[in-house]
Amino acid sequence: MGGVATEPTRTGSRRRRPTIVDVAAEAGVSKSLVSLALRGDRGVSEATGARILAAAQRLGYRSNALARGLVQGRTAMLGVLLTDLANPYHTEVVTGIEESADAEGFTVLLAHGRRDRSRLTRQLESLLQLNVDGVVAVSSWLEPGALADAARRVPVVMVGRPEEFTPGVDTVANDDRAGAVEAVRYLASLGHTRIAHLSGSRRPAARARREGYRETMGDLGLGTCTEVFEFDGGSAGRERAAASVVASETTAVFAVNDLAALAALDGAHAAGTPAPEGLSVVGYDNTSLAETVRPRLTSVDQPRLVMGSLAMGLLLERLGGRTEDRHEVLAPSLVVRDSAAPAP
Amino acid sequence: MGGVATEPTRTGSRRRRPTIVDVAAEAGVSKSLVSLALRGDRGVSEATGARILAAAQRLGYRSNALARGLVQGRTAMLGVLLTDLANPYHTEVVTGIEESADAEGFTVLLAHGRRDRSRLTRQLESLLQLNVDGVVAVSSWLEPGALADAARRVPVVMVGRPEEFTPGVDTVANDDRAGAVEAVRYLASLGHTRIAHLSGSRRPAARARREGYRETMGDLGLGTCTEVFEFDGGSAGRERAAASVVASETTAVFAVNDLAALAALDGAHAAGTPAPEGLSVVGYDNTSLAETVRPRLTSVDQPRLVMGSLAMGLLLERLGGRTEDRHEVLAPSLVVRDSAAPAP
DNA sequence: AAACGGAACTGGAACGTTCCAGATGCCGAT
DNA sequence: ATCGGCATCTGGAACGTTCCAGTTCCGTTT
Repeated sequence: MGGVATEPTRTGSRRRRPTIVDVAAEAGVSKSLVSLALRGDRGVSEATGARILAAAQRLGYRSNALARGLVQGRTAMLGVLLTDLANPYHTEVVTGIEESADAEGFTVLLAHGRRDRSRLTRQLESLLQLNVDGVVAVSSWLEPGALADAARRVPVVMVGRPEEFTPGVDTVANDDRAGAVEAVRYLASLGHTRIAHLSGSRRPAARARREGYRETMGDLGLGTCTEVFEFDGGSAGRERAAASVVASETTAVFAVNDLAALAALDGAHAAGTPAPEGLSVVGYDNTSLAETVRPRLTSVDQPRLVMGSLAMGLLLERLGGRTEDRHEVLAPSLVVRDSAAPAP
Repeated sequence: MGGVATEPTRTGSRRRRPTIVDVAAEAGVSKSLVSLALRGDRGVSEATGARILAAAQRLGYRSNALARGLVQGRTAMLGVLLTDLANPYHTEVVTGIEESADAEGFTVLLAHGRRDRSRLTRQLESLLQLNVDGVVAVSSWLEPGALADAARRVPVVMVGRPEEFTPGVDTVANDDRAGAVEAVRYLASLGHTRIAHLSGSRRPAARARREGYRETMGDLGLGTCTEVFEFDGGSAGRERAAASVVASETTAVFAVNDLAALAALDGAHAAGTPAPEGLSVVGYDNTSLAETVRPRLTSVDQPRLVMGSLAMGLLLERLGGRTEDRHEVLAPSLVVRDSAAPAP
């Protein structure tokens, strides 16, 4: 009956997308009723509902999320912003967020900053223009101004440890200091005293780990053995610093992350004193690297899936009306593998 | 002047989002002119343009992509569908797509299937409901029906080698057979004759690599040494198969991908005959694993960034009106590192 | 017979843009 | 004075939904 329905399907060229009005005409009812039927409202009689569904099927009708979002003022979409797709730590947090979002009926839109701060900001802007109902930033990198601005419009949760808190933005982070304490105490328990720290960047997370290291060395009466090897820049700086560690009289090293730990493993191997006997190494983040590398890396694990779903939970609370800021800190845990051995 | 502007900013609670009409009132012009001014139309006098921009700034105006998309019928958004965020091969292709999309002024929306075929289909559906202008599937996994349906509405490009081609869907893939040929010839050039193949899955890509292996062994007169070790399931199967390879009299192995190659490296190490002297290994995909692992893995590289931008190019051609299907195949190249040595 | 109530359905107004067909005002040419 | 043409600006109609306030119909109660 409907004009559109009988139009032949031309493969290769694209037809006009059928609307709710087309379906209404095809089923011989009003557009309002089609809307109700497709959303499963029970004010629609069974027979009519079936007829409408069949008509929609026949026309290949697909609802238009733009129109719906426009009229409803909400979109059931969540924006997730991440710095770097190549970082398994980030992607695993994202997976945690997605699982919870799915369960709550939200569609997740991922936006990727590709390690570029201004691009990250632009992506955030795109998400806001799309009227997402909330934003989770898996990145402590965002321009605080942009973040504060976003928080004025929709709930925003950051996963990570920012330079400083932005009013209106909840955060979820792991306790970097506690993780460092655990790593150092573990090495000490193996009999090591000359425990060095391999550290990069002055970002808050790295700073907290370094402080945890320093503090624990002091607490253990190893204050005089405290030795921090700093690096900056990319892999070159990391490798140079790792080489210095190996050349020193250190027997164990706590690295700021798994990549730095890997550099230490390689350095020790190259020097003919391979880990774990030649050098005990502990990393941080427990990325997939830790399982991959030989010897498998002992590393401090952040509960990423939990962090993701916690972020989602905070967001829902905000949508529910909470206005005071919350900053959740989760306890990390050491995953022991093969990269550390008792001191000689 | 405008009512909305003088309303106090209540931190913690969210204000109504200002619209183009609010800006128009604030600047004392019509909404049409605001629209023109914000889009940089030059039919707007400089003075008025500046006034409008200032008013928009003052109100914190942000355009509504839903409304724009609805009226324009196009959204300048591209949907990118990927199977698995944890797969560095996929994420690097995505990065290639994003770079080209950026350059063309498209916003990329990433949707993540999390290794679940039906979720992947739902994500595709969400993207279509959002009226994206095109879809790139970085996954050869999608239900062909859903894909064909999508292609009827918008241009669709798949990166990967599907079971079979879907009409209306362009594809970009690497030449798996050629990659296998190169890997085997390289091992043969090192003097190896007993070259085994470690293979998993019956997916098209794996099949093509296996065929390339078989064929080349024949061409080199090594047909009698042809030996394929199959595995299936997860890492357990892979490791068992790798152990068989190591236990055999093989001196070299071409693995179907880097993970399988890693299993071979580990197996050789465990057997006291570490690579490369104890066993020469070549992988496929040149993932970040290849650089990470010791010895660093020689592996066949797919030009991922190029594949991404090629996919974007095909999409633009479709948008430009092309209707016949295209299937691009790119040449892979061997990246030589340290995991293969001359035959004993 | 009238009144009521509920189930099933409808028409029009929103939502915030862009697009289109004008309207307005000004300047120089006739 | 009138006209044409240009630059600048405006009002209303779309876009495809949902929402709201009704309307219709029918069976049941008074």
